[in-house]
Amino acid sequence: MSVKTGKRGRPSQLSAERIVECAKAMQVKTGKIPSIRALSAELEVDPMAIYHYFRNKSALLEAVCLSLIEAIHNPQGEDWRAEIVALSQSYLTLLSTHPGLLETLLSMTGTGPAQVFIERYERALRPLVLPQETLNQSRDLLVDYLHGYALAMQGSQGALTIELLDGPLSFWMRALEREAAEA
Amino acid sequence: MSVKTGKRGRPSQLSAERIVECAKAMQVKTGKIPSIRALSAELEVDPMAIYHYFRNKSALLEAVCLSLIEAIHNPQGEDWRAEIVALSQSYLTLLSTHPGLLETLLSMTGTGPAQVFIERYERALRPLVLPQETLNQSRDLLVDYLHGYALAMQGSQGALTIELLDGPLSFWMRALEREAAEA
DNA sequence: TTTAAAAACTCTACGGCGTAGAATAATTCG
DNA sequence: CGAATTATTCTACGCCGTAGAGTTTTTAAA
Repeated sequence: MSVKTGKRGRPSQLSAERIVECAKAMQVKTGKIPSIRALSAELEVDPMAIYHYFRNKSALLEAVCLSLIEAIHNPQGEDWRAEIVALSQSYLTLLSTHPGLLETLLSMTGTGPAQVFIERYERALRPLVLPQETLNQSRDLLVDYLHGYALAMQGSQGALTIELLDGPLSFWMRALEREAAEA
Repeated sequence: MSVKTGKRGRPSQLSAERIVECAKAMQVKTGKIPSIRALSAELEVDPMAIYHYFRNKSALLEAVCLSLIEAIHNPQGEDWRAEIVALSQSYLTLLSTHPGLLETLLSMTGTGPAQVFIERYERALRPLVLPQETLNQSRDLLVDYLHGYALAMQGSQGALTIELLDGPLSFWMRALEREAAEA
């Protein structure tokens, strides 16, 4: 945690980044979150060394989550459908590539991936004129749908694919479109 | 597991039902799934006794899930909106009353709560004339939304309520209504 | 009445987990 | 050289699920 960057003291072979990257790599490779012991073995270090950089395992997992944010599509254009599809797909890909992080992600209070998704969702829908309430309702529906589907994907190993997002998502977009047409 | 009901052998103080009921009660009380050790302590029995009735812990949790099915609303009427609301609310209540069972539930292949929800969903929407594809899309959207929201509820301890289901659900129902009007 | 079979349950133990707390190692500054 | 500072390791505790062998309690056959 509080790692001083001054030159005094024993030099470090480890770093928060190295730990996070290693944890991420192991998770992608094995499909599940590594134990602290397995992680430290991979880093060729004592398990307790991890705790010099992270308060506890949960703090480490939050750091992993934060490092994933950059993989979320950042909408810039005015084609809201295309942006929503790209946004949803990138988010779902992220979630399904890193199973087991969902709980951590949802318990994060600050600027986690979920929060970032919501911000970019709102940016993507800027071209649409809609009452705030409708915007909120559709947002909650979409966000929690994605979380739920990601959970289902990790439950039924491999049977579900990212492509199956398309159907429900197009239903959702039609709905939004009609709401906009009415306003 | 394979519990013979014949009269031979030592009589049993335990039963699969008693174990399941106790596990359920402890889970509702503490908000999390009990360990086998804690469960067996409550039952005043050796931990390994549980394994006479269940192959492993996961099988026990599946049994708990099965016992929850009866709490799911069973639509009989023709007012599809009312039925969907009741169905969704009962399902979400179930999920939020029994946190930690979501993963088990989603990994169940046979007739689990999720499967039953889907059957009753289809029954509820019988009055509506809709293409099968639309029916599937909206179903997946709703089911996974509910799972995602349940997960969010258990993540952010107590901050989210069942009432917050109303907004997204009404958006979803408006969408379905418009799809039906168009057909 | 003894005995064997059967069923229900207990005992002991293993290997895993997260992590607390004390000890040690390696560096820099006075 | 010694003291301070930082990084890392060592040892140990209390959880967890559960394998495998042993024990208790019953019924049915000999």
